Amino acid sequence: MPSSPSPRGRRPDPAVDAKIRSAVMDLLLQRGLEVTMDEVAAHAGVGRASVFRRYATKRDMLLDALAQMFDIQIAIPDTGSLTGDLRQVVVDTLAAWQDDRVAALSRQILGETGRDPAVADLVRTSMRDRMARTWAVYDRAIERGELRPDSDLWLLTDLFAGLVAYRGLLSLDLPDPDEIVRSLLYGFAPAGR
Amino acid sequence: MPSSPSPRGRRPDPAVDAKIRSAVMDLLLQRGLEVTMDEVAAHAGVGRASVFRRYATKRDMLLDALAQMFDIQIAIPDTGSLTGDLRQVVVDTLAAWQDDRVAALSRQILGETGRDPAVADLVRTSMRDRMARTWAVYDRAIERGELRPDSDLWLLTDLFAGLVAYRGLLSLDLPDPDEIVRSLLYGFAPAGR
DNA sequence: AAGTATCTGATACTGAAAGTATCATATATG
DNA sequence: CATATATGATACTTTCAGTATCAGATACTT
Repeated sequence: MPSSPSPRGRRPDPAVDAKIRSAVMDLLLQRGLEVTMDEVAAHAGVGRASVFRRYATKRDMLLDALAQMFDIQIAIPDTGSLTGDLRQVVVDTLAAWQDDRVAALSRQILGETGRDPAVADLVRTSMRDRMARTWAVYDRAIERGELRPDSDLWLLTDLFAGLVAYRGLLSLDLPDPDEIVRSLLYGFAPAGR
Repeated sequence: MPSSPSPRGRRPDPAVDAKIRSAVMDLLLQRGLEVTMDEVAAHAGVGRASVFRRYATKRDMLLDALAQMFDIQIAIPDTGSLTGDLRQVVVDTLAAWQDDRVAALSRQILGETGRDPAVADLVRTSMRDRMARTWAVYDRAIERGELRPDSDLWLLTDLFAGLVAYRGLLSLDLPDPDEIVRSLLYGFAPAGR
């Protein structure tokens, strides 16, 4: 089958695409998910109809923007020890939540997962991808004997992600990175078991 | 100052109060937070105005309903060991999330937390109260030497609450209760540290 | 008993915002 | 040149929260 049925009339203007995309990103960071389509069009300097020609619904527009946002690479630490690597991940994550705008938007996105399964899908997939990319850290740790080989790594990562999400959503302070790492690796029972 | 300035006209009908309250609870479980005020009035068999006379905004109405929901007592286990007590808490919590309607509503409430600070306040306060009520479990455990005396108990409880909230929001399966308890108490490092 | 304030259900109105429709104009294919 | 689609502008439709008004009911005050 022919891949391009040869488009007939005037082609969509890529400049308009770009203007809309960047307006959405801008407004998302400025004012969170509660943005009106008129605002987007106005901020992009573009006709309202052109926005709706690209996205059938506001939800589609936001999903596209969120997918972009999650599509940023994350650094994989290699400090030589699991404690060091984990600490790095924790510190980086906590640092991101320090930015008020990032924190506010993260809260809203997490919140949206509770109402829209498609957002939940997006977040779930993105988080899993991201975490799977740090698997190297755990592989090395198991080789070095710093991690039980039978560890449920998803549980490990989700305990941390969950803590951040939960406290973030409720605007509770996050504890010291070392405290977190220690709890995850050694638990709350007294030393020596 | 006089406590009651003596109300003049017709008094609000307690029966109407009750009908509205129960209609809200009903609809919340049936259809989640996305309920219209007309539906509430209709389902309660009550005039629309009577709803707005009691709650200035829909938000107020929902906050009142949520406060009621959180105001249910939770059993405090005392099995004789921290492992047993914790396991009980975990099992009970996971059981609640098994009910699809409870899960869906919990997701939505957690989600609302990301958009409305008042909801976040309510949830935070309720969760803290509830968890503080289980403090006895940890006091006993510390006495028995099953828990480090310097433990950050909020971190312990929030690691668990966070895991449930995070996986619940994203509709991910929760692990085996024993697995959770073991991770919290002993961590992911190999035995013997 | 009279007077007045407030509740009650019913109904209509206002305003915001998503989504649809239409139009004149611009730009691309054939 | 003919046709098809994009563009911005503008107006319309629908849904829903919140407001306003009304006639009738109820309870307090004098």
